[in-house]
Amino acid sequence: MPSAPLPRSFYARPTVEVARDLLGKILVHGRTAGRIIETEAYLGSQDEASHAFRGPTPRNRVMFGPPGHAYVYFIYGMYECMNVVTETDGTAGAVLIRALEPLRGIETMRRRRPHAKREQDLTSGPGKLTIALGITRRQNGADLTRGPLTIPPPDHPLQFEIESTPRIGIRRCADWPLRFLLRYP
DNA sequence: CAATAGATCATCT
DNA sequence: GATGATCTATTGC
Repeated sequence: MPSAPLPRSFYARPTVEVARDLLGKILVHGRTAGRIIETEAYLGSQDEASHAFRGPTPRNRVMFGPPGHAYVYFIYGMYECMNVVTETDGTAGAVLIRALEPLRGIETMRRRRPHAKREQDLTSGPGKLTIALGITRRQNGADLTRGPLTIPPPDHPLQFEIESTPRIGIRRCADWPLRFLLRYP
């Protein structure tokens, strides 16, 4: 009996708390799944690096909506990145899923990313993991508390530490330590 | 090893 | 017209 998806109350909290607590949880899409090992927090009106900084637009509107939904956007003409919407309805906030440890459906992932050499390279970046799990803009706005795209906790508790560093690939607020990594003891 | 160029397009200026 | 919450292959030490 697999674990139930995290409830909406998990996401209806400050973005940094959610970003740290997502480490170790399982991202499931269809028959593929991976353990979340790297996240980044993107705040709302105070965070110049956030898509939500200049207010709602057609692209970022789900960041302003209810928590526990997916915000998937297209970047660099090629890639899609998946976020989890946080905070209460009406307040922008999201956590970018930056890396996973492949757990299930690894053959499917290999088929989708035939150039990945090592197994961990299948999902070792925000653009890679969406390809490996088959996540696209069609999942933008998807409810993470039910449906094919969910985030259950692990079946067995896991011992790990959390490392925090500056976020990657941004220019504004480049020194804020809002990137979180799962480190095994 | 590290550094960099090219791919390619939605969004914003 | 430029930029970007990226990835990969290639070039250069």
